[in-house]
Amino acid sequence: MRLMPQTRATRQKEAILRAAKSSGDHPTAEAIHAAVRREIPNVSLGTVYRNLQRLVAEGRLLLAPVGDRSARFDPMTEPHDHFVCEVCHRIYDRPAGAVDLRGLESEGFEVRSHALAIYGVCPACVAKQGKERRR
Amino acid sequence: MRLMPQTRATRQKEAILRAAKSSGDHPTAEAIHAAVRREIPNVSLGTVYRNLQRLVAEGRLLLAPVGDRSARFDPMTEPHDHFVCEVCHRIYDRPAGAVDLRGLESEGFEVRSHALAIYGVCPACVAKQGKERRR
DNA sequence: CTGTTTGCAAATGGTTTGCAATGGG
DNA sequence: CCCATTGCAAACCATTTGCAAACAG
Repeated sequence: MRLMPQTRATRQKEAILRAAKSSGDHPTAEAIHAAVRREIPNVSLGTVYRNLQRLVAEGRLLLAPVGDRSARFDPMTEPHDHFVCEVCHRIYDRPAGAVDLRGLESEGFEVRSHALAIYGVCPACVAKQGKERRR
Repeated sequence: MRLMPQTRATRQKEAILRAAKSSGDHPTAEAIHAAVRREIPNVSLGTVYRNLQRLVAEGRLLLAPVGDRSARFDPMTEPHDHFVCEVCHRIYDRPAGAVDLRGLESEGFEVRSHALAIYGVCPACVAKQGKERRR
């Protein structure tokens, strides 16, 4: 049974989610902070970070794993992949599933490399967990 | 014509590469620093970072894009993908190309999610570059 | 009312950098 | 010899955290 850590709906939290969604992009915490400041001039960066964490935990935002120095938040919450332009640094959402080179190239994207990380449980740990559960 | 930035073969640099390769893993800069210290006790962390950068630039080491807080260096220099165990946090090298779910599952890996970032040039920038070149 | 969330400021932690001394080619 | 590289320490920068006051339910 997994309890969602209880979380309140505050003015700041709503504004932060709204800012992320209306950015039409994959904004950094800084960018979101700047946007929210226009509505609530004294929101602190700490509050922005805390709420972004909560929103990701609640699945209302995703982290775009693009290997950038600062985290990129993604308002598109269905699982999908990303194309990062090495010239203009824009990040494009792409339908999930495999590298999809054909599709990209037929749309005019020039593919140079990719980074794929798969997350899960390795055989050794699957075995170990089986044992634990059996006790 | 691209000149490789000139780089010297120092005792430290060689030891750093050797440490990365013999780790049999995807070590952090810290781990490499600790390993090199056993041979050169007063090597500084700064030197380790500077040489890791150079080694990556020279293609003698890769960065494993596993979305970890600290950078993971990868002695396996042919392009490939990664499986990250969420229980033991071990990182497995995997042959490149597509998500390869069948292969993983038939080997006993339990896949939970994946992160794919594709790098290159977007259509808009391809067009812009074409124009520049034509001048 | 009670306990969560906020703003502020200070702390963290990984990585980078300035500088004088060292050392490779 | 000259200039890249080193060790050291300080600087950086994104993110986190401790705390008392503010606020949601």
